[in-house]
Amino acid sequence: MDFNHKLISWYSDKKRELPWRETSNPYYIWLSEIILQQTQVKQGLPYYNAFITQYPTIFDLANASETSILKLWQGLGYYSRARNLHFTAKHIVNELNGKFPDTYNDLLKLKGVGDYTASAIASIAFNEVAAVVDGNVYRVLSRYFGIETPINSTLGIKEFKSLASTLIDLHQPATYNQAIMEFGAIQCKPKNPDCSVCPFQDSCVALQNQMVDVLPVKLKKTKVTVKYFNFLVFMDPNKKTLFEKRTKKGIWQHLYQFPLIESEKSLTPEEFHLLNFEDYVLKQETLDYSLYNEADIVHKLSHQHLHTKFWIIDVAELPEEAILIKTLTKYPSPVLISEFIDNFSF
DNA sequence: AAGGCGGGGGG
DNA sequence: CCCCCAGCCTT
Repeated sequence: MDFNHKLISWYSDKKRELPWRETSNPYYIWLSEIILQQTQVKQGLPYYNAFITQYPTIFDLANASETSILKLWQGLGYYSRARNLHFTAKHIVNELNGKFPDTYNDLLKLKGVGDYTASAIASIAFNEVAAVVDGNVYRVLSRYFGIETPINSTLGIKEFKSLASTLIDLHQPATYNQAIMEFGAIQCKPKNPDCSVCPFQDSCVALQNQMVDVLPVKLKKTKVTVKYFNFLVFMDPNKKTLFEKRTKKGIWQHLYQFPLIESEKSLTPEEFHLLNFEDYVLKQETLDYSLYNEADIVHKLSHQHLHTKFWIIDVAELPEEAILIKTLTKYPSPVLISEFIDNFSF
């Protein structure tokens, strides 16, 4: 029995039942693939269900506001996925007459759709022979064939895509693609896979050369930078506060937060007192403030560690754009902020 | 070619 | 503490 047949046999026996496997609607397939980019099934599943409930068709998604889509996406991370999701829904509805692109080449033109996602939608929704290469596929192929080329090098990306394209089952590309990814997720796991129950024990190069734990090879790690965030939680007598949309390029674009002052180090109350708040409130002799968290809250992103302090500031008057504190949770915000809102007793 | 972009979970 | 996850975009 060859690689394909063993793999698909394993899949028909062990696969999980997942909602996006019960449909061939390209809108649902696309939605699931965007949600699952760099995201485990367990984490993405509730978001998928929420999205198809709130936006049953691509027209519903196209007609929604970006803010409401980001709110539903809140907590999932990589928020450009949600912004591109909205952009592409509008594009398909308004420019493509609501007809979902149905080939790899046309899917690849969509914003937020790269080689992997175009291949996944083309094969799963339209049965096109297009090989997917995700983190699971890299791992399965590098181990099974004993390939030591770094998976994130230019050569490795080409090499694994090429190999995957020679392996894909020409008669059932949808099943084959999902099978190899599921196999990587459930059996050929990153850490401590149970090779004693693997159907490829007698043919896996990595297993026979005791290289399972060193494959796949991956180049370098991202260096982490440390930042110091001071969030200004204003409170006025009308139970209002300031909450702003992040418009600049970096993290959390288009999400909302309390006014932020970044500092070179963690500030003491004395140092904080010397800051200038004239951007937010009228100059006052005495500013009545307190510190929510004595020790920094350290919020860890992939390549930034955010040492954070929340400063509670009572003021007599706030600018026009202040919003009611009880409406804070209607806005999409980073987990760091939403957890503060949930925990602080306003 | 390299770096930026989240948050959760596992070992 | 580290690495990984149904990757993509920008520079």
